[in-house]
Amino acid sequence: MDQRRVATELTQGKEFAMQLKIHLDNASSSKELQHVLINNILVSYEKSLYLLTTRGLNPNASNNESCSQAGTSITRIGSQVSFSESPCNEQVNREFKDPNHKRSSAKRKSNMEKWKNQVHVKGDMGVEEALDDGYDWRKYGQKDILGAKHPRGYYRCTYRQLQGCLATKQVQKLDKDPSIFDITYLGSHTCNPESRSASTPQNQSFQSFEAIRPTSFHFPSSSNNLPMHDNTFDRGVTSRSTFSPESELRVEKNPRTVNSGPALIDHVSAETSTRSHTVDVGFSFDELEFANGFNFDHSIFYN
DNA sequence: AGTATTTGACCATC
DNA sequence: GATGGTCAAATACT
Repeated sequence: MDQRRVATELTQGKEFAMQLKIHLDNASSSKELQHVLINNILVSYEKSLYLLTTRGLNPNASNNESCSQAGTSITRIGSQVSFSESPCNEQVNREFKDPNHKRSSAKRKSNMEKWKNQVHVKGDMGVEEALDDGYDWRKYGQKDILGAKHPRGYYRCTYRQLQGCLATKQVQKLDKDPSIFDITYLGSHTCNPESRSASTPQNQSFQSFEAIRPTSFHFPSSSNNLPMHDNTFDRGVTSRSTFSPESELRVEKNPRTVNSGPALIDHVSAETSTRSHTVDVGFSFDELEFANGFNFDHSIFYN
């Protein structure tokens, strides 16, 4: 199945490149959008390379395997992607199991793998689908950040309890452009799709993530004259997460929603609470167990 | 009733 | 003391 994922990633990368080409020819195209597209192209290649080099297209490749190859399995592309050493998940798991670690701090997490993604939104699709990266997240906090107009939302993997998955992410709107979301991922997922499906009764109808994973990826048309096939995403599933003016970010995931289609899609998108238009980019770290230490610093794009 | 989200409080770090 | 990250009780939702 990884082979198919590689093909999907490369196809996405090609789509992003096509969009970028159009935007580059368009004098009125925003720089930020171009950066987001470049970012997504790079990520698509990173994911493909990761699948090829680290996992070797081996569907049985495990997280431990990634751990043993920490910092060495991803080929650096250009100067935009940086990698750093980081501890194996074993360390993270020890922390999880240790009752004395009831409260983890930002400092302790600093050793976890960390990478960022910025999602530019222009979509009329629900916010629920928007920040969906293929994983099930549960919001556990929100905080006003000094100097930031919008609060930061804190999410952890839904399967933290069941599988001890310590992956977390932080989502925050950019001050300068509320249609762009800064997403910081901390730690890689140690849960896996199969187990996830089996872990919760409501997910038992999903025997295989790959079976429902869309193979084609249609970009919706938008005001940016993107080369879209149609106005829909070819996806059979959806999760729900919505932004509301009151809470800024609200993620809804309930058994019924999951039952009608889990959050196992192949892109990230978002929408603002005040505008409603179609997403123009997609990206996710879905199913991507980056080697520990992978640090994708997108800030370089926004100097 | 079970599950997810909200939000004030707590804790670690700087 | 200020700040960011997390906890957990209260609340909302399905």
